[in-house]
Amino acid sequence: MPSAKDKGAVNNAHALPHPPAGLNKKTDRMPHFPSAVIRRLALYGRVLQILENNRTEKISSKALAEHMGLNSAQVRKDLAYFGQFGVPGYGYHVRSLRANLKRVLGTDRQLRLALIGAGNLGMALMTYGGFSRQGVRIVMGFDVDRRKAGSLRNGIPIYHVDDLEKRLRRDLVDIVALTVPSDAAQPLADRVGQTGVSAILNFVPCRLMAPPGVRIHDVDLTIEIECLSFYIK
Amino acid sequence: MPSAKDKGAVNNAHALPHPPAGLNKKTDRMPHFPSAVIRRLALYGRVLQILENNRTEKISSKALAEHMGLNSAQVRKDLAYFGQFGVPGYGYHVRSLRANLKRVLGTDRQLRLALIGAGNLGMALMTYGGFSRQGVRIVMGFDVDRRKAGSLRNGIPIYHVDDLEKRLRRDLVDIVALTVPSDAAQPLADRVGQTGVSAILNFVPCRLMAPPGVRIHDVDLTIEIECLSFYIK
DNA sequence: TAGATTGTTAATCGATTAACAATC
DNA sequence: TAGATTGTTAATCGATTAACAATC
Repeated sequence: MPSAKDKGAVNNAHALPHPPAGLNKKTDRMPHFPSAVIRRLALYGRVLQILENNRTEKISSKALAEHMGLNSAQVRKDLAYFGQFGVPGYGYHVRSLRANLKRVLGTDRQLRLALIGAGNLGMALMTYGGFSRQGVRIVMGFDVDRRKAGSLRNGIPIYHVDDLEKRLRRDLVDIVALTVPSDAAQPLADRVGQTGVSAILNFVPCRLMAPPGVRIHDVDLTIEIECLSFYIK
Repeated sequence: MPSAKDKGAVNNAHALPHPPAGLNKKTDRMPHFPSAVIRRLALYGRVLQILENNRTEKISSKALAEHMGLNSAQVRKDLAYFGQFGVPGYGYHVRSLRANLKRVLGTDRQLRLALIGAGNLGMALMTYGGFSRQGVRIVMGFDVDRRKAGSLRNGIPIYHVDDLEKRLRRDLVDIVALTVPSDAAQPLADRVGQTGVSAILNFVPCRLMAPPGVRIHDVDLTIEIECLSFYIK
């Protein structure tokens, strides 16, 4: 019997990534939905939006699957996780399916987002229109630069990061997007954890420890680039 | 063009005892590697970089797995896809494993990237330092606005999009990042397909048809937001 | 009704994890 | 040598796909 002694030869530096914190797998009391299914739900939504714009009234799982490059059984199964949205012999009513998916994803209500870090990427996101189309409203930005504090960008107020907790709480922010230098990310994530914010969209290329009750979602361009690099070798 | 068409030969002294797993696919030509494995490779690289900065010389699959929140067998299996990088009874030499992974991913050479669309996101990416750290050099930008053409941004020349094909070919661009309005995306992707560019990093929230020989990689913020929305309901 | 298509169960496929001989 | 840890095969787990009774 291999008595694998847990003997970390690594001196644990503070900057090291870490196993994902907290709730995972089946320890959740909530039913677990594969994250791939959730992502496909969002993608179905995009196809349905186009169909609705085209005045298409109904669609079969087979046709929807073809639009997405999937198997029709997978489409039916994905949708059946969340309800019986189809009609046998008919298919799915585009408009109602779309509305149902919005409800399931929670994109039928508005989310309030704050940006921490008003550098280039942060500023770009403030003027980026794509969020508002998905029901996300950027309600404020933060920066360490006192010259930026007090100004507006695209109508969005920028505050000094000293006021972070106060402002996030007062304006009931749901999501924070982190666009700061790597060193600053973890302390800011910890502070965000004190405020009732539910999720962090992390653009910083480092792994963050999630404060309790906060979901962290990484958007890591450098990792994407590295994957691309492999395939174009 | 990156002439490096060479097989990913294992620079380890040991010969591969077996062809890498995944060979028995429909196309016997190139072995197929799960994209999840490729992504983890990039993430291992990040952990190894930190370890190397900390002067850590060796690491076991178990310790590496813990840093990533994975199973140690998975780490060994992921690495073994591409060669025998470890030493039984010892583990992996951090520096050489990191070098090997860079070679496998192709991040040991410089990639040349052009940005199409010098709007907010495009401009932000031009000043974003994260790419250069991963060996990606942004060599030019394009825009439809003739006032932007001819100018520099962060030392990067911006050309008019009329010159797209000419410039991409002349400067041997490897990757194009698309940060344009949705309507413009597909025609531009088609034009890019004529130039020898190997990959498109698509920031536009719509599904593009890949021109032959071009790999498209979507970075879709609105989909990310919708997934987040589901979990914070 | 006859044809079409759903929701769901069973079969298949692929990816993760456990186990262990090889070996440093 | 004795202990540790690899690479690899076998077992398990989960996700995709096929099949089909239900039903509009």
